[in-house]
Amino acid sequence: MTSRAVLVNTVHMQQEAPDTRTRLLVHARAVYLEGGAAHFSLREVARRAGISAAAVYRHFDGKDALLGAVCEEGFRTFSSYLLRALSEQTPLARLRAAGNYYLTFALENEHDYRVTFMSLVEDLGLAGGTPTAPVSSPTFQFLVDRVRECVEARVLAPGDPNIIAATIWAHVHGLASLRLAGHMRSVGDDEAFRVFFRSSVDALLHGLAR
Amino acid sequence: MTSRAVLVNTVHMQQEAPDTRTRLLVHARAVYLEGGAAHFSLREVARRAGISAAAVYRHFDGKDALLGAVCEEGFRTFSSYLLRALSEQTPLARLRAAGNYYLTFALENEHDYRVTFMSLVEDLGLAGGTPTAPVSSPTFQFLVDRVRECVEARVLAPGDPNIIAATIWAHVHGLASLRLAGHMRSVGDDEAFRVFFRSSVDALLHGLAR
DNA sequence: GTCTATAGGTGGATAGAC
DNA sequence: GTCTATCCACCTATAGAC
Repeated sequence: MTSRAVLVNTVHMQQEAPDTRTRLLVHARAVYLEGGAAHFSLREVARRAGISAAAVYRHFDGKDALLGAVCEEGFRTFSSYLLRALSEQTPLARLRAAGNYYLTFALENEHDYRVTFMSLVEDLGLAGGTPTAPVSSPTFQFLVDRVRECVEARVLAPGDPNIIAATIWAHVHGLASLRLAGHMRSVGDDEAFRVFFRSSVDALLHGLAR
Repeated sequence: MTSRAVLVNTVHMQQEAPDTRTRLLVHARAVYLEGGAAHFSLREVARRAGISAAAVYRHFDGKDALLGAVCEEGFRTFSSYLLRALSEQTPLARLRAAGNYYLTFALENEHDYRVTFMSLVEDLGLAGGTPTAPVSSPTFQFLVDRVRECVEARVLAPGDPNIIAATIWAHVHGLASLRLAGHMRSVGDDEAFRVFFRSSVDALLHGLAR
């Protein structure tokens, strides 16, 4: 219904004060990052933005719409992490890099990761106006493509790229989510965990190679 | 503070009406299973048990203590699933069975699984009186033992059983949790997913075999 | 667009009578 | 032990004045 705001600031080169809708979005993201979706409160967002709770309804259809807008943002961020893997030179290097950037996203955007991949798909859909359908469709396809080129290059054994990709995704997600939940503290700090992560993924890829 | 109630019913062979504390626990579990920890409400539990919210405080120290008692129960249930794997005859069969029962527990006890392995460790600790410390310690040790005997039997390559077990756990958890979150619907129904699960785990074990 | 005021709901926890 | 009554906190959402 209201989607003009984001473009406004790019029209003039001048630095303008962000409009209320944008400010709401910024504070909404902050609230969301601090407490996750469960503790997300429209009133708290309004408080920080310096307006009344009622005024928020002029910019968003309600709490769910506001939260939905924030989630969309997190989803776009996730894609940007994955895409970095394309700068690698070989299919296998791109696949492994995708895994590493996946972990990087999870560690650097805990709440985003938590809501995107650790909550029920249904709880995400009912939020924004954009029907993101199967949450990971576009990004999962990215992984499928990385797998396919590995199969074609004979560095992975033949098989349905979708099935192989699902296996790899589960492994990578399992490591990342257990880490975020606090179940992998014994491994050490994030850097130590990254080392473990890489060797763990390599073990799986070795099993998938033949 | 009050831990006598559970034993009472075993003293007499007679069937007795469960005492209030036990009834609270039963209803608390129901509320918890329906909405998870996030929507867990002391008032709702009292409502179902047919007593006032205030009366609950005679049996538990408050909401967190009540929720904690429920979580402990779920944790014991989880252990009972894993232990079934011991009836298998070979180390490798026991390891694979442990994985399969792990998935069975997750599919049959969604909320329990969700709270035990998909929420922050901290959120669990502050609940009951029992300090369950590293949530999975005893059961993770079970997996470590299954791995160790596989290493000794030469069906897995040499290595630190704790590290290998963590890799396997992550893989199994990744599959289970993505399934519960709804990200693996394309695989089909639960039975189809079990098939995929087994082949996925086997691929990892193959990679860990050498 | 923003405000205040308000309606109506959730929840946790306590005091004091019985 | 259990109740009622109460207090307090939080929340979503709407109505109507400015």
